Amino acid sequence: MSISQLNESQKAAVMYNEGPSLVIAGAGSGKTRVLTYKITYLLEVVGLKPYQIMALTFTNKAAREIKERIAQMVGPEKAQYLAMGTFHAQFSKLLRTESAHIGLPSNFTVYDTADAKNLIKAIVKEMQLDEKTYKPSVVLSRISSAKNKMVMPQQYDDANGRSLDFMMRIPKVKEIYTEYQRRLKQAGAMDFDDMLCLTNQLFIQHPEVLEKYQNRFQYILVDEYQDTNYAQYLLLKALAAKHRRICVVGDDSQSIYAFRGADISNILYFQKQYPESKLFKLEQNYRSTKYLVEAANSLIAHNKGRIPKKVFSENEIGDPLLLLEAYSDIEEANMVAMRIQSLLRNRQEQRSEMVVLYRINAQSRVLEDAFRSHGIPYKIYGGQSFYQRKIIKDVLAYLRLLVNPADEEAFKRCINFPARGIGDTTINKVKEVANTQQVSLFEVAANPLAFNLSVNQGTARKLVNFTDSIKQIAEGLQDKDAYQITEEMVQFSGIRTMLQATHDIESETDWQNIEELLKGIREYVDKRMEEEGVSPTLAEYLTEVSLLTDADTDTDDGVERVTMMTVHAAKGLEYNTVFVVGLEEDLFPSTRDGETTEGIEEERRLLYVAITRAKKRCYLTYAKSRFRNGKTNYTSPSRFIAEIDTKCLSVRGKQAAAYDFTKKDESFFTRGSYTGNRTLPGSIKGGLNTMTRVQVTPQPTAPVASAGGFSTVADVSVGQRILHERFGQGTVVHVESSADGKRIRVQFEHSGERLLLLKFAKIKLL
DNA sequence: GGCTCTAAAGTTTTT
DNA sequence: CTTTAGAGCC
Repeated sequence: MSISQLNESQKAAVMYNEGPSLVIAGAGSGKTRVLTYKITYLLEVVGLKPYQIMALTFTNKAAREIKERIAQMVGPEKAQYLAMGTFHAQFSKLLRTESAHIGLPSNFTVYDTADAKNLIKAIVKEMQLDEKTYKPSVVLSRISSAKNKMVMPQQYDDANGRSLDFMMRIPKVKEIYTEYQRRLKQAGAMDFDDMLCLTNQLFIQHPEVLEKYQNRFQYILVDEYQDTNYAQYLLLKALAAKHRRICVVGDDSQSIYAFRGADISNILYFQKQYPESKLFKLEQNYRSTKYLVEAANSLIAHNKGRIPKKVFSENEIGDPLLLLEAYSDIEEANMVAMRIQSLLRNRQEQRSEMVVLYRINAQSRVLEDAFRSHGIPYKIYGGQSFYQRKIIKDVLAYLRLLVNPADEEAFKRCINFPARGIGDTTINKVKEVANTQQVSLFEVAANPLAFNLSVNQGTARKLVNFTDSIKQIAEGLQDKDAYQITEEMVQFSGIRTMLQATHDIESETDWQNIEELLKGIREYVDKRMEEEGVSPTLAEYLTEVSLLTDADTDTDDGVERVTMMTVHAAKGLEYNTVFVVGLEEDLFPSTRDGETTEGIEEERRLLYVAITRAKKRCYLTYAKSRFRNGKTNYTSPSRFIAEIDTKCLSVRGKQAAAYDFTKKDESFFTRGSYTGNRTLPGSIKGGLNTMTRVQVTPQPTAPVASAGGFSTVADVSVGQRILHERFGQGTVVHVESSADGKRIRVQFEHSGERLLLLKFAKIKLL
């Protein structure tokens, strides 16, 4: 490992490992590099084992990238044992192993936001509350913010957020919250917030479990610490309490998730929390030109209460930001398209190095139109992901039901899809009995007589037929892999017949999507099989899918494309050329956040993030009128434009003033200044390789593995000590024959008990 | 119980 | 403008 590639402050941050440390990493200051080297250093110099290191990131993508880079330095066989991933992914894994302690089955399912809202909606209805007042999204956000603060239903009182409910005229949130939790439990399910919340509860109620993980994780690293919430803070506090070896990396200027419960005070008060902690500041920006860094600095200077730091660049001076004004959103989009074409024509830039950033997804539409008519290939991140599509959710609901029949939301989705004559009336009856008896809907539906369900014989038969077929497919879970099960299920459920019977375009695309899903599952299964010699369970697959984000799926069809996404989605990324569009009041900053100073500060940080994505060029645009919610509104330019140092901002070809970067190079503004805004030649239409929306295909995200002295073996016997390339050391406790050859059960020291197929398992005999 | 038509409402940002 | 939800009809 060549630590000489680091600068002094980076080096210091990497090499200090005796106690807690806070690394304040300015934008583009090589934060990922520090994390990568630090983990490598811990492995190679400090001598920690991979599984003793927990590294938490904000996105799956970040985890994967860092892991890959570490793998390049220490080899994949070590890198893959690292406990690395998002908070949610890591702690859901932990909860699956420890689920017995918290009264949940290990096959619990994860409710996504849509499931959670549906459940809330059902509860509101059952409680006979006004559905207009108690909007599921509002209630869920109240519950979510309570959970982020670790406030359980019993503690949910005036001091803990309930007074706000009264102000909002939704006083019954507490009751809904209580019932919501009961129903989740009844369904053997948890929502996103529970993954953190329940882990905290587990640690509080079972100190011995906490201790186990405290002992295991000798070192904890956290990326993007500025975006952690209180529940995450508590988890880290608990886990690090024993060794106090925790390193958090972040940038208070890039905290943009307060709306989701992120608490910037976590990073601001870290030093008070750990008085013995060391502070490291990474202030040199290696990414951007001087103009870009100065522009970003001048903007963020308007925020109060920041951790003092001075981000600077030793790169080229570059060009000032260019501000462009348009009459309408349509003209704005065309201006961006023309700028892009001009950059391409002049060979200044390639498409893959350009990105258009906007505040809200809805802004992408006009841009898409413009790009299409100009023949610019593009791709969009965000919006509806593959797994959110109705048909895919329906298919996944069946899979969930197979894994966990108690899953209420999955049950409600499946029971009458495809239509089998079981309507709302029946479902409500089933639900009522289930709730009074405190059992799952599935159980009631499977035994209508035993539960005295007041339905006629025909309906009872339909219910039992349905549950029977689910049970029957579920029997296959033992010896079939996720792919086979899904295929069988699509057939058995009647989904396939239903789609193929109708010959409209919708059914056609639905079927294509299902095939796409099947393909994704096949790849996921094969990959895991190849790497671990063990077929992943359906439950594992489902958890993985539920935690996937759009940012995690990246299709590469070889066509170079300009990228479009929200500013939030761009966090952590970099491009040569960045367009930030829609810099208008009530859009950026958004209406909702425009009312409070904290809101404005968050929006300002958001723009800071946007500008600092750029390596070479940044364009800021706004329109004087914008079409929104079916109406054209007149808009005024964002207040943030005026906050950027005029010396860094060029308006329509005229630079406002020369900028003195403290010395020398007087010639810098004679070059690189922008020419006027002349209209570019007409659009090139048709014939080019344009595309509307990149089809997001499911992508297995299992880590890349490779062998290192591991191989498959012909035979083993019970009691044999083995070393598995992923799971580490273990003892064979059982050997049996199956259709796929011999199957062995191994008790691993650090990975629990696993079932492996002998012909695939890459192991060493000890 | 299922389908179709009409009306209303909605647009941050995401694990 | 688009999408979803509800009412009413078959």
